[in-house]
Amino acid sequence: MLSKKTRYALKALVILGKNFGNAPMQISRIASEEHIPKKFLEQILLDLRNAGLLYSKKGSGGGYGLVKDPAEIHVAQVLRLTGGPIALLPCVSLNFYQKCDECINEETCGVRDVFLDVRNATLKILSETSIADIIRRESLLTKHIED
Amino acid sequence: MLSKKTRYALKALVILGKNFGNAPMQISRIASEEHIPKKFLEQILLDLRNAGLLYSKKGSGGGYGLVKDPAEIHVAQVLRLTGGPIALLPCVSLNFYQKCDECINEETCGVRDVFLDVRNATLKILSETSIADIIRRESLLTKHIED
DNA sequence: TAAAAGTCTACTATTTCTATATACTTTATA
DNA sequence: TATAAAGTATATAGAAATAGTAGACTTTTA
Repeated sequence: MLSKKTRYALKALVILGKNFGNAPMQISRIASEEHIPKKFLEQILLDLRNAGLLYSKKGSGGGYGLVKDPAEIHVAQVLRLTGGPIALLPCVSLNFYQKCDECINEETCGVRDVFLDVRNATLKILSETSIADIIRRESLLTKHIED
Repeated sequence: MLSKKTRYALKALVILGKNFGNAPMQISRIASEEHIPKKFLEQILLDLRNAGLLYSKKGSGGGYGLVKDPAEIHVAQVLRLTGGPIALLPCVSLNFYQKCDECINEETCGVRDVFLDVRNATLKILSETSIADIIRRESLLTKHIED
């Protein structure tokens, strides 16, 4: 399961993606629009900024904005930045690899082999899907419901 | 990430799958062969038994065995039994569904829509893969290394 | 210079996970 | 029939991760 941190990060990036090109948006506005605890969101946005995904502007009229086009930010990247491993087993994680301490021989582990396939399938989707794609999906879903 | 409980359950089912058709196998043997804490494994096997996956035999010469052919036990089923949700978001989980409390409109949530795709891809693999498949993969991997 | 807004660090509470402990029941067999 | 082997059941403890809060500080604009 994704952590709240990761979920909040994605939500924030989506709303910032919709705002891309405009003046920066305040934490408090994002927090209230997306129902995210403000102090928690502060930390998350700071992380995303330090990772180079967001720029920030202090003082009156300040806030946060995307550095890059939403089409160039992928979900897989966000998961990694917010500490959410994509793999379901530590031994098949590319970025958070850890040996399973109970495992006798990783090379021949059938369980691992299955979850390698799962990771590859997941990673394919998440690395091909951008914040812009999420925004596009939202508008498609909204239209569908209006029909 | 899968819990240790789920990982241990899969490991135990694989070793019991290899033993299918023979006399039941003792917890202590499974524990020592797979490097799983014995008392923890007891609980897990009991769960799997209560779920109808295993039979048990008490007393001397007793132990655990698979009720069904390993080809009829699928990884997805094991994950569910051991409390491991397959979905990465509670709102896209079939068996552990929970509303995301920060979410405004689930129907039009783009993040959810992406993770629905991920869940479907994952579920496809895990519901098509059986314990027998895992055993088959292990022998293929072992052969490969011997070459 | 005051208010708005982000920065930074520390702390706490809660929950979940992992593992262990203890007492009990059933079964085989010497 | 006594004993040892083996599973059953429940409770509890310890550890780690997660989620959220607090407070003091800095920068910027008007």
